[in-house]
Amino acid sequence: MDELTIHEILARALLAGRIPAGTKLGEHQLAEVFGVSRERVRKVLHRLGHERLLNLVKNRGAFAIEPDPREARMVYEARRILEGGIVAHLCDHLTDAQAVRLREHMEAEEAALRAGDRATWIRLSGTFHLMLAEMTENAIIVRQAQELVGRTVMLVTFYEPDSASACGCDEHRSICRAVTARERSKAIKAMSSHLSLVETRLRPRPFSGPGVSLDVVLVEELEAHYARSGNAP
Amino acid sequence: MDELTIHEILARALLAGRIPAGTKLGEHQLAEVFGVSRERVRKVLHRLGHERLLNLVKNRGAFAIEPDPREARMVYEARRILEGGIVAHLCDHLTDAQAVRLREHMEAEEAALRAGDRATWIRLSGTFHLMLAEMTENAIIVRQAQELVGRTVMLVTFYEPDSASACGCDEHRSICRAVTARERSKAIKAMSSHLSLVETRLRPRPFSGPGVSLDVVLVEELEAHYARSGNAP
DNA sequence: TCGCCCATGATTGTGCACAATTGTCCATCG
DNA sequence: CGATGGACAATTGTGCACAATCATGGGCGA
Repeated sequence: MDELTIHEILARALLAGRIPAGTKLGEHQLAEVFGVSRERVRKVLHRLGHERLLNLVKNRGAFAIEPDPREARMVYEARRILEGGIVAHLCDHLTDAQAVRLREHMEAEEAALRAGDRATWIRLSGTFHLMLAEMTENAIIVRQAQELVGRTVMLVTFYEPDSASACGCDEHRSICRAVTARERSKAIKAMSSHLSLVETRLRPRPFSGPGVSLDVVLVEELEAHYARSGNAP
Repeated sequence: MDELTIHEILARALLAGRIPAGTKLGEHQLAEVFGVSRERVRKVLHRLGHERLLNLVKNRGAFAIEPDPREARMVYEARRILEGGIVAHLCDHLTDAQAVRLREHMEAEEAALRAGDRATWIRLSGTFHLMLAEMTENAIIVRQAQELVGRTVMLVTFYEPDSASACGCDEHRSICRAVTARERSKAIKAMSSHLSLVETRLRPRPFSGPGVSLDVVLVEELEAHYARSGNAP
C-alpha cells in the first residue's frame, strides 16, 4: 500500500463528503485499516492537513473539517475573484478550438438535462468550471481552481446531502456567450452572479447523524479503489 | 528552536534568494546548523517542498528550486489572471477607507522615489500588490497572492541579482485610478500590462557563482532572526 | 450534592537505530 | 584507452520504543 494511494483514497473520501464533518481520524485506526505502519499514516495526515482537508490539533489528532458559514462565504467569494480573473483572461486568449470545446460541453450539458440523465448532468456541470481553468493552460491557476472547487464540493455535500444540486445550465450558457463574444465585463458579471446564485442555494443542513462508523466507510473506499485500478489486495 | 522558526527562517532565506538555486539542503547539515534533531528538519523540508519552495527528489534530498523561463512565464501569467480578478473585485467592493489607504500608499511610494530613498521605494513597491490582495479581505485570496508574489521575488532575485528593480510608479498609479474610478475593464488591462512590463524587465542572468557556502548563509539568517525577535540563543 | 483535583488511560510527538537507495571511485576487461 | 562492473561511502526513508500531552472519571472535601 503506497502512501500516495492512501492520500488519494482519503482525499477522495473527504472531498466526496463520505467522512462526516468532525470525524476523528486516529493514526492507529487508519494504520490498521490500511495495513501499514503508523508513520506512513502520519505523513499522509499531515499532508492532508496542509491541504486544508483536515483539521490538525496538536496532541489531539486529525479531524474532518466542519464547514461553518463564514468559511463557505469565503470560499465562494474567492471563487468569484479567481474565476472572474479566469474568464477575463479567456476573453483575450480563447482560441477557436477552445471555443468549439466550450460549445460542445454546453450542448452535452443541455442534452443530459433534457434527457433527464441527472448523474451525467451533475458531472458535466461540475467539470465546467475546471474546464475554464484548464483553458488558461496555466498549471498554477488550474491547481488553485481545483482546490477551491474541491472545497465547494465538500460544502455542497455538507449542506445539501440529498439533493446534490448542480449549476444552472443557462447561467453557464451566458458565461460562455460572454467569453466567446470577448465581452470582459459581462463575462465577469455572469460568473460572479452565477457563483452567488450557487451559494444562495446552500441551505443549513437540518441534522448530521454520525451515520456508519469510519472503519466501514474506509473499507468501502478501499474496495472502490481496488475496483477502479487493478484489483490486487 | 521551534520547528515553525526553522520553517520561517528557511522560507525567508529562500524567498529572498539568499540560497542560490540548485543548492542541496542536506538534512544532517541543517540539523547541525540549527542544533536540532534530523527529524525536525525533515518535516520542515517536506513542508517547504509542498509549498514549492524546494525540489524534493526521492532518496536524493532537497534542493533550492532553479527557475526556468517556462516557470517564470507561468508565474507571471498566473499573477495576471489572479490579480486581474482582484482588481475587478475591488472595482465593485472598494470602501472609501480603502481608497484612502491606497492613495496614501501611492503618495508614500512616489515620495520615496522622489527622495531617492531606493530601499523604501522597493519595499513599498513590493507591498502594493499584497495590499490590493488584502483589501479583498479574503484569507484564501491573500494566501494565493502571497504565494505568487513570493515566487516572483525569487525569480527577480535570480534573474536580476544586482539591480533588484521594483515596479514602475506610474503603472501602479494608473491601476489605482482605474480601481477608484470603478472602471473594471481598464483596471484589468492596467494590471495585466503592468505585470507584463515587469516580466519583460527580467533578463537572463549572466552567471550564478556558488558564492558563499550554505552554512555561512544559514548562520547569517539565524543571527538575523535573533536580531529581529528577542535575542535568545 | 456539587465542585475540584489528581490519577489514569489513550493518543500523538520525538529521537534513535537500522534498512534501502543512490552516487562515486577504482579495478579490470575488451 | 575507453567502457563496464562491482564495492564502498553517504544520504535519505522507515519502523520502533519511549516521552509528552490531553481527555476522562473517580474520589475527596466543603
